[in-house]
Amino acid sequence: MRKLDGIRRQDALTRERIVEASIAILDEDGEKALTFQALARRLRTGAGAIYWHVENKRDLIIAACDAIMVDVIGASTASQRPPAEEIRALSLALFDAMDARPWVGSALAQAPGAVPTLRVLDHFGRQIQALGTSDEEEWTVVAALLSYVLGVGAQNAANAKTAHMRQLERSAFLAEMAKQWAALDPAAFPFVQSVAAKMPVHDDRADFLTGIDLFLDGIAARKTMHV
Amino acid sequence: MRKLDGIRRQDALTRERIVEASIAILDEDGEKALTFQALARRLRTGAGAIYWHVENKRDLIIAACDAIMVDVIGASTASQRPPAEEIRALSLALFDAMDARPWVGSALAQAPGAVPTLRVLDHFGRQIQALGTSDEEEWTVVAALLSYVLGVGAQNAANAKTAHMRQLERSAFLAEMAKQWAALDPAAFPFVQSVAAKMPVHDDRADFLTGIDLFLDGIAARKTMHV
DNA sequence: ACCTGAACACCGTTCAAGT
DNA sequence: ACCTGAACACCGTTCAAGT
Repeated sequence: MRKLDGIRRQDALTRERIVEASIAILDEDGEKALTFQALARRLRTGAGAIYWHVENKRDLIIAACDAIMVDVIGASTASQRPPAEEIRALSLALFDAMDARPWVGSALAQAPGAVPTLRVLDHFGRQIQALGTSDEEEWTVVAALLSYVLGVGAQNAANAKTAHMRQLERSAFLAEMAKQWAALDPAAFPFVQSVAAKMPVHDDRADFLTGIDLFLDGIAARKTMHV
Repeated sequence: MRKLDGIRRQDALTRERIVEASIAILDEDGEKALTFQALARRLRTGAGAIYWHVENKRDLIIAACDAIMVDVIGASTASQRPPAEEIRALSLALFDAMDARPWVGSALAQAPGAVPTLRVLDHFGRQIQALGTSDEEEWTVVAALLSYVLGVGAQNAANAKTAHMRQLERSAFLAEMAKQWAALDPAAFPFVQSVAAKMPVHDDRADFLTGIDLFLDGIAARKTMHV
């Protein structure tokens, strides 16, 4: 047999293949299911082999998350829109991505300074700049927007996790939560009780977008105040 | 020796003592340090004993978090303030609590429907109602506000965790992050690069409050629009 | 250079056995 | 009723040994 330097066996382990398999596991069975054992099994290799291509589990999850962010932000950057509209569009795209894959929300929230989060930060930042925000407020406004988006994503992720743990569908989970809220002491939780009924029928996505609009309205209001 | 029915040994295990010890561990050595072994050692008991008083680790962390929330919200409720001011005051109190104890932020973010989160939700909700928000928007506005506050808390917690892992002080951590940001490809991350210099000197607390004000401005702007 | 898989140092949780 | 502590079923990570 002659030597085939530089030619790999067809199923050679690469960082991309590992990330791909990780995403598949995360999508199919959730965050808890991603273990080095499960990953090694799927890739038909030993658990230790993965460490040759990936630093550790944190690195792995960030890489998986980044692959998703590249897609989401890439798709959003393609079209030319006025900045406020682009902020809305990217926010919704992020919401949808985090809704479809709850693990993305918790990954983003757990690695604030990492590249996937920076992609989001940068894209929002450019739009806020285009909106004509003053230099001093720029950072603050972008940080607030990012916190809100990641906050919603983290909440969604935590909800999905709990629902998954109790093997409940989303609607059944919300219904159960509403029931618990309605059973609370009305003296201690008057507001929660009064909105418990609305809970199972509300539209997360619409609520999220209203939150974004609240921000944009706030920014606009500030500008007219300062002029 | 006569029987002492109903009289406990002085150091009897109780849920309160367990929660107290948990808070001490979390404050002193961070989230990772709270294990049932460490807790049992501190309480001079067996790890299994704790399960008589506490359902599981999630339950334990929520209980610890709730003890903090009762304090923070209790202190805030005491004083009578106009609603917008009260929202600012509670937000800042929450920020300070989550800043002093990063584990509170991650606990709140990880248990969305649990009692500690509901306390915050309810208090914000009452203020938003007092602000005269319409019934339809009420829930949406409160949910957005809560998401923002918890989002900031979760980010803070993640930052503290990373800093703690690398054994860095807050300022050293921010400086290192700024350096990493400055080293990014300017073509891919123009905004991040342009704000990298501001990063180490910015005031988290002030930024957070500006975010709250942005919300309040947005709510106010909405009201005048609808009238 | 890359892979194998056993070993290590942990976890949360359970449970038979004690008081 | 409450506590003990060993045992169980996992984790992420390391590393000597292979190719």
